[in-house]
Amino acid sequence: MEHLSETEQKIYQAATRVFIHHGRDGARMEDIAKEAGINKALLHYYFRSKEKLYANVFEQEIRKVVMDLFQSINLELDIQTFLHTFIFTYIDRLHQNPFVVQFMLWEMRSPNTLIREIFQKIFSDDQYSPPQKVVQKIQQAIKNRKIRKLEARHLLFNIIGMCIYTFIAAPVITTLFPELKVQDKSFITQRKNEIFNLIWNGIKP
Amino acid sequence: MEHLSETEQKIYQAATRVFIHHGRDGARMEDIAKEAGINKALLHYYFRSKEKLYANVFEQEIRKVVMDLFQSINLELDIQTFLHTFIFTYIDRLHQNPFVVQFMLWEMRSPNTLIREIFQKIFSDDQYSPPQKVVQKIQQAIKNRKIRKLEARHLLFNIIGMCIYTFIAAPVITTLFPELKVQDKSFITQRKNEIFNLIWNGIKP
DNA sequence: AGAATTTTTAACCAAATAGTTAAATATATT
DNA sequence: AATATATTTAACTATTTGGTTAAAAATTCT
Repeated sequence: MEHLSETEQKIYQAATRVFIHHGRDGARMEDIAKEAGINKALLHYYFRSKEKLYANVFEQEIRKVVMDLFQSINLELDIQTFLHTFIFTYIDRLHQNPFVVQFMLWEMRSPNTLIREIFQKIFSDDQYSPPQKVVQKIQQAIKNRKIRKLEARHLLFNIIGMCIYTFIAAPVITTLFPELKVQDKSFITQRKNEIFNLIWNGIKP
Repeated sequence: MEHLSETEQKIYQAATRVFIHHGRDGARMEDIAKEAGINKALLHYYFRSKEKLYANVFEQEIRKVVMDLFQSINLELDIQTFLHTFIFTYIDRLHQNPFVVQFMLWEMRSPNTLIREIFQKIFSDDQYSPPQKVVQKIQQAIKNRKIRKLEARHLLFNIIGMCIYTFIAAPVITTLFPELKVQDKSFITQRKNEIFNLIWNGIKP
């Protein structure tokens, strides 16, 4: 993203927080302005409209989602270490930005063609196609009989589903199991271990 | 729910569709009225306010979520059949009402005390505490050495996470893997099998 | 049949919210 | 120093949206 002025960056960061926490429909331009510590008119001076600001934020956050996946992949590792590294790193990165995935999934529900185009553009960039890389790594491991025969894409969905559930369902888990501290590092560490153990025990030859 | 007039039922059903697809903030009273085929003033005549209508809908939908879990549990089965039945039935029920879980998780994010109270009231009813029943069943199986030692609650989170990911991430899966028909029965059947196989292989002694 | 009550509607109001504007201020350029 | 441009603001406008109302119509009751 090209150089932004300090005010633009403040707006961008405030908008990101408000959009992620409230969704597009729940976000108020007045709230974004207050969060940024500026007059509301400046939002339109720099970004023209709520829709443009939102599209801007959505695109940057999708890039972060892709980067989180990308940074969790190390194709040089053997499959067991690969999956271990992927799960542990991915959950760590989700933990640092726990609301963005749910924001993305929620916004992707709407028949907003702009959002769909942004998403497709970012994920279809061949350099940034982490889901495909993970699927290919799994398929290769199956071919080399390092793991049992299975549908690679479904394994990917299963891994991602378990990892993100931790953060998406945090309010529900907290209500049903108040003794579990979903924000604590120990809970997160246990999640990682339970997920990896289930995965590895479930697919090893 | 006590007897409703035909108009009230039409309003309720329309409101459910609009709230579930758009969320509370994205739902418009005018849209609900149009969907119900009535004048907007009737919404207020019967339900007093958007907030009351929303709370009513949220409560009924949470009851459905609880019922879906409840109907997927059969404690008389051995652990392997229990998990198989739970996963297959739960996914079937999610498939029939694929948007409600994401609606619930999204709305549970907001610091809306009314929503939290509704949720807690429904899930804490001892008769309807499906998550606890699943956890207890798993703990008993561990104790009886029917499955390996693990944290029962985390296994529950893993199962639920994989099942609901199918529907929550449908727009994303469709974009990344267009050849996968996420609405097709064959995809759903494969999801069930892959999830169960991963689970059982991952926890059997 | 007439009265009472309930249901429904078109029209309207009040509040919320995105967006705009004229002017002031700050910064950059000549 | 003067001018041009960029940034910022208070105040405002336009539109959206939840909610209200008076009256008509339908239904129920006596």
